[in-house]
Amino acid sequence: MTKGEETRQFIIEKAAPIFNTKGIAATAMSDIMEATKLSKGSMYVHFENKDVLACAAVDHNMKILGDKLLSAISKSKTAKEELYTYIDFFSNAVNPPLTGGCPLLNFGTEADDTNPVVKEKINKGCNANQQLLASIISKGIANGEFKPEWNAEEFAVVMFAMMEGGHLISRMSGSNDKMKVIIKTLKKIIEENTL
Amino acid sequence: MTKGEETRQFIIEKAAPIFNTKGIAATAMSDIMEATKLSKGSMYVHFENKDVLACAAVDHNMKILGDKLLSAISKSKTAKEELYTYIDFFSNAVNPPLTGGCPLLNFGTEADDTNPVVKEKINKGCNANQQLLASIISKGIANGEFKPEWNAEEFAVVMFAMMEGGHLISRMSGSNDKMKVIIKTLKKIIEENTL
DNA sequence: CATAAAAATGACCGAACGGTCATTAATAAA
DNA sequence: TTTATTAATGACCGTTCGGTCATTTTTATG
Repeated sequence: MTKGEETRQFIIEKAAPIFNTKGIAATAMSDIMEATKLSKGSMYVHFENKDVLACAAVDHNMKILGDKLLSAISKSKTAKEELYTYIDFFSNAVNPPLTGGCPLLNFGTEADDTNPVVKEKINKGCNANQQLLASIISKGIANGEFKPEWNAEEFAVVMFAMMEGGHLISRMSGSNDKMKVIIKTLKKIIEENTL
Repeated sequence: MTKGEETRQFIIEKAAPIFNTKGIAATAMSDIMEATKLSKGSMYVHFENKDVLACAAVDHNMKILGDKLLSAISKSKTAKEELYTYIDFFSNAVNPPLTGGCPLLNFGTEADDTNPVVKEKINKGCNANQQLLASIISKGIANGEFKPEWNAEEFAVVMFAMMEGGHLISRMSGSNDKMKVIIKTLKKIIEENTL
């Protein structure tokens, strides 16, 4: 990695949590300058404008979170364990695995009517999550862990929606109490579909 | 209502959908000036600063949506019908009942780490929705519509989370398809708890 | 109709914004 | 070690931001 590539990566890593916390519009280039202790000119050597940096930060946030999630899931042995790991991974919305909380929720709502590029990134992230869940369930059905009649795709949609909704509720209330209700409900459904 | 109160209300009504669509940080006072065809000085006669206007817009968005929702629900006869009406009311996230989509989702994620005043407003809005759902279920249990063992508070949390999560998914994808899955699942659960 | 109060105006302000660029410093290859 | 390339700097630019205020216009009351 050249010096330039290193600096570019360094800026992204410092910028990502700021964008995820304050939002794209509310984050100024001066915020990134302060966090990186780099000059303004240096920022524009590596990113042609704020939008490009914001997009890179969105990508980075999703990648970091995805990597952490997959790493946690990979330690699980059974499909049921994998679902439980997914749930537990996102169980603490007050102190979330990624600074600023869920980037799909944060960037998705901001980009919705204003930034089609970011919006599509988030859409892909949502789909990736649902596909991951659906594939785990399908695998569990195939190896005899889960009931064959369980609809993997439909439950994946429902589960993902419940986790995101629960995340919102918990962030607003500053408490994980209601997330616990959601987790309990999800685990009960998984249990009911376990053979 | 005096002329001043009328103008103040007029500004709020014009500003509310803009804030709900673009977000608070990304909405400039000049946007409101353009929408109202009023001068900048006039805005500051009625609102001491942008934050106060934004708060008023948040309140207005929640009130309008709440009023519409309660009006729809009031036309229902049974508790089950009321739950169905709630679901159907929010079923079209691509063309939502409020311009810009769900204000709880929009303002909640933006205010989370930046605006404690708005955050608390949204938290109250979330709780109000859950309490409405819980009270409908409790009423249905009391009048023999629903199974007595149905946990009203817990299902209210789950249902609200699913609707918000479904809203996010649908907005990102630009399609109501996955919201339909969520609605189907919710209605099935309601059916299972109907006597 | 006179007049005091309230509302509306738009020029103006300083600050902060995103972005540029000539210059300097550091890097890496010959 | 020389030298061409790349990275980093910070002063500077035009624009837009939220907000102010003296002035004018409109409203409402006696």
